[in-house]
Amino acid sequence: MSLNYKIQKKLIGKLGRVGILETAHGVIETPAFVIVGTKATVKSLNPEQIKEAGAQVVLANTYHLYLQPGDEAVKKMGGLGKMMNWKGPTMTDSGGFQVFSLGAAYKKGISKILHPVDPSLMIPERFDDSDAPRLAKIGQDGVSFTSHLDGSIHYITPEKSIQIQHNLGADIIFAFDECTSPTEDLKYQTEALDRTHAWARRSLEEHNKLEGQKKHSQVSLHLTRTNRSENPPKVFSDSPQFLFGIVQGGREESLRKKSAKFISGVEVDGKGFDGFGIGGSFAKEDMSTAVKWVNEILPEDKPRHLLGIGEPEDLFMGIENGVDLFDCVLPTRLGRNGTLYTKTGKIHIENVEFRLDTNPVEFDCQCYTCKNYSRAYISHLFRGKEMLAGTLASIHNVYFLVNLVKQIRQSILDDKFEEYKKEFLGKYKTYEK
RNA sequence: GCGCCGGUCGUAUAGCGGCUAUUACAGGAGACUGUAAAUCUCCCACCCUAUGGGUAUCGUUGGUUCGAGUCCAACCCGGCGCA
Repeated sequence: MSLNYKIQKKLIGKLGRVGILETAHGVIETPAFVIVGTKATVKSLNPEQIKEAGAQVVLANTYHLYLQPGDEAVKKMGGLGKMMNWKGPTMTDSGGFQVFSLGAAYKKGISKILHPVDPSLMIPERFDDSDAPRLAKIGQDGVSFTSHLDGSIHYITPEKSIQIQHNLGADIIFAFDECTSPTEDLKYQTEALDRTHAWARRSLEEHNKLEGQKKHSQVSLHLTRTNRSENPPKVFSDSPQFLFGIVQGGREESLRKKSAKFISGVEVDGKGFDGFGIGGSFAKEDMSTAVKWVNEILPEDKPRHLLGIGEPEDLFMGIENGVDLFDCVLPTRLGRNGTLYTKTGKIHIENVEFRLDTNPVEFDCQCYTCKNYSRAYISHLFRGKEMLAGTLASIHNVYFLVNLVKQIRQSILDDKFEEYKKEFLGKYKTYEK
């Protein structure tokens, strides 16, 4: 069984395209902004609110759900989507990002995007900080994690990650990879890439094996059903799952291209990946070139997901360079922390200028928050530390980014991508200082 | 009127003779990109030629001391009790 992805229209002269991706739990119109729900919940939003904000698909996290409540528990509750009452498509990240965030980046203030203000981190040669405290340590064939919840040790291999993801039961799952820090030197990036490639093959192997078993179990379920028709078995977590391989390689052109070739070419028993993730922690200026290098090589007929990326300017960049899926924590994290997206840039709703501002966050925004509440009220909720603050702010931010990608998609269908890009980015002020 | 207790940043506090007056909240601003995040950082007496420098300040005024928010006295204000 292969993942059904159809291209509807291409962006002339660029790598961009508009398409449709079919999963067992519904269709994803691409390009699409995937909403992050790490622990099987989009923080502060219930599924009705996620849907009303326009989100099509939710991405949860393998490592976090493995630790709590445990993948077996999720399976027992009917799988990720059933458990969290999200009826649409779901995805799970493999835990590869935690190799970075709990490893090399642990307690260092380094994150997914390396800002140009801290060039001190871009030292030419990798300093030896293997003694630095970290919760993830890379071993020969997997990663040793120290649980941030109770200090227990867990060794995650590619096979283990895939097994967990099959128990979680998301429609689209990811190969176990190592997200590297942009501060690593070429030697380390090369070693890490070899590791990620070896892990990709092993992930694929395990996935193919488990998918094969699943078909058998579906047949047997079917047989049972004919015998005892009054109690149909739950087949939810037995729906087909599709595996995306992840391209890494840091900022190095040769490594990125090598990775794109390897990941798109690797096969186990004649079967390769159903789609691709593009991973890594970037310096902002490296991102567009890296995406372009990779997407020029990846097969056109399979979907591509730019992992963890999310600012408006990044979405335009990604889409015109052939990205179909984005996911990012920004709308919900910024929302909870009082920052709201507007067409002219981000605002801090707690700032004194909004305290008595009875306008909506944005006049022409169709989200639930903007249709019903004022800036002053939301500012008040944040100042009062009320729970509804994060909810209303997240609803707006999710709507803003999801809708932005939908608008970009429509602009491609209408042959107006360049105009729309120019119009939007002309008004939108990214933060500069 | 007498007695007791107390007056430290907007508020609440720490401080018990030793040099930079603590902490929290409130207030002001910022950060956040496959979520260890409803989190974190900075500012919050005044002045300046502002990655630094200067001057203040613990109700008021005196006093003791090398040195006082801290000890003493008087006064002012508040609370409680007794008349």
